[in-house]
Amino acid sequence: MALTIGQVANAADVNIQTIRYYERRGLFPTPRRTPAGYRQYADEAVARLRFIKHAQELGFSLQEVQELLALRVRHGAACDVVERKTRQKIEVVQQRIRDLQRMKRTLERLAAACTARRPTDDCPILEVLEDHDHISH
Amino acid sequence: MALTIGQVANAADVNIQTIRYYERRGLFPTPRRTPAGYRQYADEAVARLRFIKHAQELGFSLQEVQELLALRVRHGAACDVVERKTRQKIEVVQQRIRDLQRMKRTLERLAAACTARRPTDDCPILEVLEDHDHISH
DNA sequence: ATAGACCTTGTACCAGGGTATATGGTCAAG
DNA sequence: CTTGACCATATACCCTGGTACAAGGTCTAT
Repeated sequence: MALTIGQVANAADVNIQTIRYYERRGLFPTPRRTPAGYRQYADEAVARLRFIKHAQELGFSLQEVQELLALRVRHGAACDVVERKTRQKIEVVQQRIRDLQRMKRTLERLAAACTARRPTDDCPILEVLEDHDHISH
Repeated sequence: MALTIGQVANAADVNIQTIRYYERRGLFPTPRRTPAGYRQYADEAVARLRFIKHAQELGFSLQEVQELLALRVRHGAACDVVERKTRQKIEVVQQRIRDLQRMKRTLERLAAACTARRPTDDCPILEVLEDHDHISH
């Protein structure tokens, strides 16, 4: 049931060094060790790695990923804190979605202009993208 | 009408060094120079910088931004190439949006569990996020 | 008991995306 | 005609997120 670091790395398709790096960074809990000092992981570790990688692809920094991972629902006390943090994250994600949608619309307009092949000889993306200038952040 | 590098940097709120760096990287065309060697920019340069910054925030690398900027509608010939690349970018953006929406829903579930005071005691975000494991890329 | 594949720590290096600093030229105002 | 705010190049440094390498311990199979 316990996995070695190599097995975890392999299953999640990341470098062994990366796992140790995450451990140093605090994204990974320090695992139990065998008497010989080998790290021992549960299957959960693989899911955690995949989650980290996935969140990174979505543009979250390791710091942000760490905060995401810290969100857990536990008994009473810290519950409202967690909820507040979670809702903040939702806002961040929502804003990112909006920005990407705007970017997508812009790209679509570009593609459309291209299809219509107006011989507007000198029509750089820049012109099409002009409304990126007044994006709210 | 011609702007100095400092004016451009100021207007787009980036470091002067960054503009020169982009020039070296090929993201910025080499500008005309005054007899004294000062770079001269048109207003367009500011829009270009803002576009770069924005695209970066959306998770595009400078390499990708460069590709985006290279997508220009020129006289006929390259037009379908441009369109194809643009549609590829749209696909990437679309997938990213879908993934973020999934993440958002997950976070919303987490927040809801929190509100309901359903203290799923030892429920790390990983469990909640289980469906991240089989995302298609 | 020895090879080979694994694990350990430590240190060093890499790429991407800048930012800072040193040294010197330019230009407008007083 | 000098001072301050700009510009130029060149070089060095910074942070993030890893990856590689060295020196050595462990474990399994033969």
